[in-house]
Amino acid sequence: MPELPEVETIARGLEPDLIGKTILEADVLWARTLAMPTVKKFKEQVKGQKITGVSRRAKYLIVQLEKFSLLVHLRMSGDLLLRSSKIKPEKHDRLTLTLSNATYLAFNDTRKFGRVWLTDEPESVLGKLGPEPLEKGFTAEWLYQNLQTRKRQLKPLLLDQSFLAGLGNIYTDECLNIAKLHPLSMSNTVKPEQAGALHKAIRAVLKEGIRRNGASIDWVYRGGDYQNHFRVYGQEGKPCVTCGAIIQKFTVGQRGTHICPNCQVVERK
DNA sequence: AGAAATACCCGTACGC
DNA sequence: TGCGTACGGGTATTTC
Repeated sequence: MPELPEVETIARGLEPDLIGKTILEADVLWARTLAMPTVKKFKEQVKGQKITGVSRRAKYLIVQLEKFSLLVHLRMSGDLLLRSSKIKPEKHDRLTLTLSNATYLAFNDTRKFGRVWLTDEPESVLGKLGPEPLEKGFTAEWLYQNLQTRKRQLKPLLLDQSFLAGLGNIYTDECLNIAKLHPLSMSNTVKPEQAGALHKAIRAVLKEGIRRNGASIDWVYRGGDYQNHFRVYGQEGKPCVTCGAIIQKFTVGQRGTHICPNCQVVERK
C-alpha cells in the first residue's frame, strides 16, 4: 500500500515490533493529546488490548487493536518512538503506552499539535477524507471532473483533506509549481491537460517525499532531506530553476505560499 | 458554498 | 545582553 512520507517511515519501521504486543498501561502526560475519549476512559479501554495491525489513511496512522482503532495524527512536530522500558520518558512525551515485551511506545510532540483517538468507529474520524493520491482511484480524469464541479481557489482546495487526502502546505506549493498552475486560479478554469499535469505532479511530489523520507523544515521536524530539493517552498528571492524568474512569497488563506511569477499565472472566472 | 479569520502550540530567530 | 514578538505547520471552529 502506498504511504505518505512522515507516517511511512514510522509505520514501516515499527510495525513488526508492535504487532502481537499487548498494551499493559497508558500514561497520559498531556491530556489534550487525546481527542477522544477522556483520559480515564482511554486508560481503561486501551489496557489489555493487543495490537493486531498498523496501517495508514491520509495523514492518520492507524494502530489496530482487538476492540478499538488507535488513530494518531502527528501534525507537525509529532513523533512515535519505541523505547526499552529501561529508558525514562523524554521531554515532550505526551502519551506513553507500556507494551508486553518491556518496551513502550511514546508519542512525543514538542508543539502539542498532534492528536490521538481511541474509537471503535474509526470512520467517525476518517469518514470524510478524500481519495488517496497514490491509489488507483485517483486518476487525472477524476481530478479534472472534481476540479470542474468545485469553484474554489486551487491551493485551498488541494489543502482540503475532504477533497484529496494527504497534501499539506509545502507539497501543495511544490505541486502547483511543477504543474505550472497558480494557487489562486479557480479550480473550474483548469483545462484537462493542466489537470493531467497536476495529477502527475501530485504523485511525483508525494513519491519524492517518500523517497527522501519527508522534509525537515525546522529543527523540530526531523527526518528526511526533501527540503534540500524544494523548487519554490522557502525559496523566495531565489531564481526559478525552470526560467530564472525570482520566486515570490505571499499569503493564501493564512498560509505562506510560494510561486514562480513567470511559470504560474492566475486564471480567474 | 466558500472564504476568511481565529485558536491552538512553542522553540527559535530576529529586532530594538 | 536581554527582552518582546513574529513565525510556521494542520485542522476545527466560527463568522461573514
